[in-house]
Amino acid sequence: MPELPEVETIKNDLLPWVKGHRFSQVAILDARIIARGSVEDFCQGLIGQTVTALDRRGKYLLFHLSDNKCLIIHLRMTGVLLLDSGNSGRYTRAVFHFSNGRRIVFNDRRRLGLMWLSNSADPTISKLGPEPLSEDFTPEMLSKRLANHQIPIKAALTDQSIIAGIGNMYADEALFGAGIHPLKRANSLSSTEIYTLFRWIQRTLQAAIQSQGASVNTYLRPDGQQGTAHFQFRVAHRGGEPCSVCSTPIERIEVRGRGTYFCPKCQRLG
DNA sequence: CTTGGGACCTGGCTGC
DNA sequence: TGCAGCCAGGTCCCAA
Repeated sequence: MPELPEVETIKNDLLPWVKGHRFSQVAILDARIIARGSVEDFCQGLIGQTVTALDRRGKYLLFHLSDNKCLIIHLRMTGVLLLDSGNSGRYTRAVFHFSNGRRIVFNDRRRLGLMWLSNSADPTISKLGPEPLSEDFTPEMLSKRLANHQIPIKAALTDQSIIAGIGNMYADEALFGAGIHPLKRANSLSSTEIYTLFRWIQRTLQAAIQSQGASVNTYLRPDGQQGTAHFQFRVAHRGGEPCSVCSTPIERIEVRGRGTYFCPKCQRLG
């Protein structure tokens, strides 16, 4: 399930293969993958365009094009982008051919992934909260953005309009590192807790990027390799296992309909 | 405005 | 061995 570190890894891996190269052909095998506009307009708008830059915003991948338009891709749960994959598989939804002979295959088992052609001021992208690893993201900014929300902190961290890029796994990991209970109200954190959480958000995401993402489900890097970030997980998907700090069994609860893992001793509510 | 719940999607797992 | 039913979670939509 691609979150910020996974999309960042994909961006870094794809960059040398697409930057400066031209889309020569585009095949859409499942029309549902196109979120806006027609399949025909999508293909026509892409063919002949050169990729001038590759970027990431939250969990979105942005291919900047020579006509100042932008190809936006979201992989959702099970989407993968594979370089030079062999034959199109059962789950192939789209294939991008480039002028250098390379191709990118978009596979997606659950058909939740989406893409569309936009300009640089896309409404979906502009609604996103700040990038947690950017230089202007500060504990003060985090505090301000949490201030008018009394939802559980776990839900606030995965709300893309509050902070961009954090999903279910990394929210659990950051909260464990900071020793904060996932059900604690977002606007009830002390300034010390805010600062600690800020540090752990950055540390967790940076460590996961170093490990090229977490392959807990179907995530693969464009060359087909797995990431290794999940080996460092201390609570995510570790229900019942002993806490690495205090040996208390990791608990699983549901927060806003999402599986949430935490240590009931290291992360107290009261 | 915020909040919470449901919908979407489908392979894999569990239990009978 | 077959199969029903549940689970995974990112995002959108709608009602309160």
